[in-house]
Amino acid sequence: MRYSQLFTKTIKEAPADETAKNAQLLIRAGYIHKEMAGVYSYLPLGKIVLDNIAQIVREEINAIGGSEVELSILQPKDIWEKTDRWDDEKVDNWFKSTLKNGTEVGISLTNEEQLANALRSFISSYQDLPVYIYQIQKKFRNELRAKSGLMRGREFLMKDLYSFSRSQKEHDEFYEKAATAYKKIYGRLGIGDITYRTYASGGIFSKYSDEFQTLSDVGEDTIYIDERKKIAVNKEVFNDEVLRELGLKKDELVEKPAVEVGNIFSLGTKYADALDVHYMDEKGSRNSIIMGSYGFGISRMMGLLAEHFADENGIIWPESIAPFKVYLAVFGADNTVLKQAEKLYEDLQKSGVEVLFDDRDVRPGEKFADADLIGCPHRVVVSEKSLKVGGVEYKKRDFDKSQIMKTDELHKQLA
RNA sequence: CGGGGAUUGGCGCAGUUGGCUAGCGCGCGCGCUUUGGGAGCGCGAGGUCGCCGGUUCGAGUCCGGCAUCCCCGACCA
Repeated sequence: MRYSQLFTKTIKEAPADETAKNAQLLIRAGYIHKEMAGVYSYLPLGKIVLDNIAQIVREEINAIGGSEVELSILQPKDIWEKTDRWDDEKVDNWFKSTLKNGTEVGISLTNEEQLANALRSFISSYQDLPVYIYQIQKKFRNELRAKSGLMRGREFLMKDLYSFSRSQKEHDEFYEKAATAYKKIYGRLGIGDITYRTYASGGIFSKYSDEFQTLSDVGEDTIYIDERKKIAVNKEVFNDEVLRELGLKKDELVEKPAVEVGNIFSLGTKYADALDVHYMDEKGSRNSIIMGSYGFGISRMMGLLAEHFADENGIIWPESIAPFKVYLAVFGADNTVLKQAEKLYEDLQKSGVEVLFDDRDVRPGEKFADADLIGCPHRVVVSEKSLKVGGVEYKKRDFDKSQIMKTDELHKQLA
């Protein structure tokens, strides 16, 4: 993409109404636009990053048998009444609206009811199960207090997966598979080393749920980590009895702030039973369906990554999710130089390298500053100076020094 | 929802005990000079000072109410 075609513009000073680093960086670099507290629009660069994160999640969930769907955002009230989650006393962060004819509808904040209910049309036999259904879609939650930029919004992008199993054993096996898939995702996003599977409060059907917590100073959660075992316990369930049960020793644990970047739950038969969805087994008797839900905040992850992968000059995206692999700048308005840059831009694209080509007629300093702020992992400069010494100038975003390369060498470097 | 802070051109800010035509920096447009880490000079465009009401000869400034934003706390099935 050509920089000159970008809809956005970088700004030097962070807006005064944001104090969260992730929001400041993403707004300054032109990734997002704030609409109101806790609600952001994604601009061209931001949309690409969001899609890149979603794609990694999609690939790993598909790999464990997930089927992607897109559920409606408007939801009927009656299914929520069946599970007793419609009342504002029970769930206080609903957005609700009313149709012209007076019918109340809910605006999607999660989808257990909806999906379990839809299952009735398609699941009747043990031969139809298990199924693993997920979507990557906006969620709306009427948070009392949105905060920390993308970390806690009222509208956010989430991957939500729901498993429907025939037995506890079948459920448990998938649950572990999902946990493994999550680990792979964090690895691909570059935060595998600071993300911990964490015991958290479970609910009715299991003592614990599993959260994935990434260490971060902006985290809302406090976790206790056992570095040797690579697991952690959320403060909300932290006590002597729990530690004994989990075989953890208090003096081996380290307390750290963390961000919840995933949460997997066993839901037992509560939802399917409440919505009266069952399956027939081999012997012809009706059985309950066991559910699990597996959340992953895509937009929150974008905020976390921007916050984590950054220095004083801007963002440093991991290659796996960067909007473009390369920031290519051309200096000066000399025709020969411009032609060389254009050619390099085309050649790189032909070989499948995503390039943001800064074709603006602005001074070098501004291009350097924008390159750092936007944070593509590789920077290439074509200039009279570089051509004179035989090539182009290459620098990794997180390196101090650049080097001169011939273009074929550069192609190899970026391959 | 409790507490604290804020709201003045697109962005960041100043504006004294109420007083002339509301300023500055960035950004934007034009011109000239520049051209390797957000250039310099000049000219210029752009603001019903968050909204409603009140006090006053006169309100960005004082008073009341409301809205919005940020932070702390509570909340986060």
